[in-house]
Amino acid sequence: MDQLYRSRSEAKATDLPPDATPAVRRARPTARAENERALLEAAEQIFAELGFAGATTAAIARKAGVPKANLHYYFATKEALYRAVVERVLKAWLAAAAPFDASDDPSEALAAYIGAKMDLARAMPLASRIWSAEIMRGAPIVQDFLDTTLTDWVAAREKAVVRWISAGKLKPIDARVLFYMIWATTQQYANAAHEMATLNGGRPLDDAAFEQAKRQVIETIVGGVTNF
Amino acid sequence: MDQLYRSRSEAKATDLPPDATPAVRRARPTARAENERALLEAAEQIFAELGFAGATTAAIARKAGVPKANLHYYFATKEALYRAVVERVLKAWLAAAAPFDASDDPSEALAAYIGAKMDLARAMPLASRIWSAEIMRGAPIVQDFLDTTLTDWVAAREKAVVRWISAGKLKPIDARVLFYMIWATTQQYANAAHEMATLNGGRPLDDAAFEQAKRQVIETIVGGVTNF
DNA sequence: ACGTCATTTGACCATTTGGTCAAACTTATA
DNA sequence: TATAAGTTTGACCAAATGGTCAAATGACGT
Repeated sequence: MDQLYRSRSEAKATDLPPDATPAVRRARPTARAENERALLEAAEQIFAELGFAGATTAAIARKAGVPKANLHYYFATKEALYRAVVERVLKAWLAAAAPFDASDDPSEALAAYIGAKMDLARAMPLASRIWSAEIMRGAPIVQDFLDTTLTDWVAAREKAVVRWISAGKLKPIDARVLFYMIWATTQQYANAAHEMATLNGGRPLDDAAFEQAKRQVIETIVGGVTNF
Repeated sequence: MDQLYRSRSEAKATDLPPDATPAVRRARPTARAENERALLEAAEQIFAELGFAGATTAAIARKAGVPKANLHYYFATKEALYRAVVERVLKAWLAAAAPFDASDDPSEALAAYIGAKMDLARAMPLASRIWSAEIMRGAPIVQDFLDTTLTDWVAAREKAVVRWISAGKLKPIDARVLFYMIWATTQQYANAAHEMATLNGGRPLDDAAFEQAKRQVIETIVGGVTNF
């Protein structure tokens, strides 16, 4: 799972040591691990809030509690740091995609998938927002992922959809239209959380409201493609 | 229609002359009108591509074909220019919301509304993307619109939805969940156009594919909330 | 022709930003 | 304890950026 895709630009220089660490040089793993964690966490917040261009390495370093020069010790460039953040999101995205294959019944599979994506948006709103922003910008960093892993993922699931339709278990629908609807609808609960809060009297959706939304989204989409 | 909302921060200084122009000072309206148009168009492109922070006034001026100092003659600050762009989007958004009231039949109303929003995303992808980005950032510029016009719009339509549900014309669903689904799904065709193109063999959706998507989105959502 | 007002533009500036560097410091091992 | 490797950090820098300004130019009514 550590070779999701290979970025088109420079082979990432921020990788951990090439392979299994020689067991000898494992000296003081604390500093590196902890600093990278803090920096990635801070970066996620700042990037989500201000976007790639709006984020400054100084702000990220400050939020992480380290001097800016230290940030550049661990991540050579702002783009490398951004790339690292996006790669974490990528893993979460793929993990949340797995439930699609949980069942061969379309209602179950779709419900599981939509539910997982809703939960992802709820649990990792910052990461989700960064992902959307990246896609919206034309995927400057994850283009290669779109070309390979995502294309394959969609192609494979498209077959399942076609099979379901042939078997009369699903209304005829273009698989991609269905996926786009699912992606958009679930992402919305991360992307538009602020708008939702405003329309909710200024308060963010509480767990009950979110769970109800999840149910209704599932019912509507699943019902929309299965009720004959 | 020229008083959509009033921004919270500084009363916009980029307004056209306060009222009906005194008819005398209407001298040479050409330069101002044409320059503002070119600047707004260029700004829309750059803002959509790079976001607010990533956009530079130099790049916008260059694309508009005027010196940077001239840009600042017409729009005092980058934010004022951005605000002007966002206000244009706002009008388009509201115009596309009108079809919701075209019918008192939920299937018809929703189909008209979704269709209009899909068309908007297709016809003005840049503007649509800017709108999404603005919402995603927490609506720094249009917060006041969310608080007033949008809140009212939703409240009013929420009543229609409740009425439809009471009349047994609609499955029970939270009106806002429905709106969020519609907004997200339709926006997707502007926001994720690049992703869609990638999954479409690198070619953007052609008109036929888009029209099919529109039909299927309408069928799925409308079917999802009306089929019993 | 003249005065007035809108417009244009090159030159300029203070600030911010991503990134560098070298010196200091820490830790673990030989 | 000497040495090497990893880590920390303040100082620094070149480039980019939003914005300013004053002088020049153009247009128009009188």
